[in-house]
Amino acid sequence: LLPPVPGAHGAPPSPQEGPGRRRRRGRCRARNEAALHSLRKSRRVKANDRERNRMHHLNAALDELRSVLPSFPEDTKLTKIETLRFAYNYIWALSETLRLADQRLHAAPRERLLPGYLSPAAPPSPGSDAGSWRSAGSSFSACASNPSSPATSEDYGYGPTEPLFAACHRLPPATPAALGSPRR
DNA sequence: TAGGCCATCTGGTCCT
DNA sequence: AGGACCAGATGGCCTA
Repeated sequence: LLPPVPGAHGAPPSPQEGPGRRRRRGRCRARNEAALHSLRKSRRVKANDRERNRMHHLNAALDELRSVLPSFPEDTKLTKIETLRFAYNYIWALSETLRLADQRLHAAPRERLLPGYLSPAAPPSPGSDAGSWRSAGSSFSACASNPSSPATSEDYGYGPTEPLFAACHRLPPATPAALGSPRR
């Protein structure tokens, strides 16, 4: 809250003060109120400027996040909420992939390591897939949206060797709580 | 035209 | 005291 400017709301003139004094006091008050108004205004303008800047930084960070997520067709851009949810799911899928790979490595040393497993060719390219991701019920919606009932691996027919982006389907949906609850 | 997304403004609260 | 952060309000733009 803006602090009161001293003298802006002065006490009414005492009975001892003459009419001349009263006029001077009135002019003084008007000047103070004008000063208060311009002070408030300049503070507001500065605060707006900072807020705009802050949001620009936030958006820049969001763009950076978009840039490290699997790419999409040039003309499509994830919304803010989609970006957050997709990032959440993508991280989950990555760690799940690592976990599965680790499991495999320890369970069956050589022969069960599929050729090309985890190679760039293994996971379906998000870019190539992305065209269909926007369509209803597509894998994209499963990743970036917040479905009330998340799809299961069975729904999509992926086995235990599912690649990264397929794994994204099985994800527990990103919830507001998972994305961080408000301070207040 | 309704609904979604976004940028900006604004006032309140918290923190340094 | 001033800056950072936050959420609500508002208006513009776009799309189905």
